[in-house]
Amino acid sequence: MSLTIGKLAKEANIGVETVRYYQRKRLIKVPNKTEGFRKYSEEDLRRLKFIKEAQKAGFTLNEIKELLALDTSHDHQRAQQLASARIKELDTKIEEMQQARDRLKTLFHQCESGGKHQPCAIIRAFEF
Amino acid sequence: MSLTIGKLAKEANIGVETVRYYQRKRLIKVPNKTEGFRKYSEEDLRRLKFIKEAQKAGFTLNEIKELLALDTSHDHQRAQQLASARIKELDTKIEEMQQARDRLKTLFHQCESGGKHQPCAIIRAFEF
DNA sequence: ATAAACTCTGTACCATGGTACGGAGTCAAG
DNA sequence: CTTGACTCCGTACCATGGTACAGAGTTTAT
Repeated sequence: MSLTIGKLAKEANIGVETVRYYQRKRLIKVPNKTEGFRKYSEEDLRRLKFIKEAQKAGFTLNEIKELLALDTSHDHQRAQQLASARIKELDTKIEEMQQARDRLKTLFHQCESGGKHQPCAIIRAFEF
Repeated sequence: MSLTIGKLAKEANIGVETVRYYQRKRLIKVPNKTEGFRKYSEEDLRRLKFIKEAQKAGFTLNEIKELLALDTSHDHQRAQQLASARIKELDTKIEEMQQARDRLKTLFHQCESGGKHQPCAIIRAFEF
């Protein structure tokens, strides 16, 4: 099965321009066109899906590029390094965001219950 | 007490250039200089700290600008709107990141226990 | 065989959140 | 009263992750 770039993009749920952007960034290869339009394979689609998944895990495109390169080299160590660095960063970010959320939630309720003409708790709160 | 931009930046733990950037973005005002260098107040410092705190809560600079404007207008409703939108976004992001982290952790251990010459679990995992 | 729809290529532009730099002016310590 | 550190101002540049668009070629449906 082979796809045009438009079909590929649609399957991957991204824009055509994004596919091209990834090509420019060398995250995916540009198939050589024999005639007419370039043909894309299932493999290309898998790569795009990989990229999306890895992005969800918070990897940057450059990290993802590296992960994709590791794919052939079987360099577990490097993959582990990247993964554990990411885990640490995620843990930190998650905690920060949880704190922020909890704080905002508290403020939200304070603001709700406060009278209309008092200073807003949400705003005041950041001014410690 | 009055500060030069350098002292102000240092107190706020940001760069001088960042202060100027916020001025350009109209998040903080540029004090009019009577003579020599511009003088910054505690109030300016509080604003910078506010910005940092609000950033931690995931607000963008534009949202923060709006929050700062609300400071004078006492518009609780709008502040609440912004806050609850942020809370929702944070909840979503947190969940995504938690999933990503848990997934990575699992993969990490799989990769660790797998033999050196098997395909790397971390990489394979994104290729469902 | 013609028109709509899509592709190719290059280049430009966007938002976000800064960072850097040059050439002037100013301030403070020795 | 000089020298070093800092400020001012404008402008340019950076990374990240895209998005847009023009002008050509190709494909496909009618």
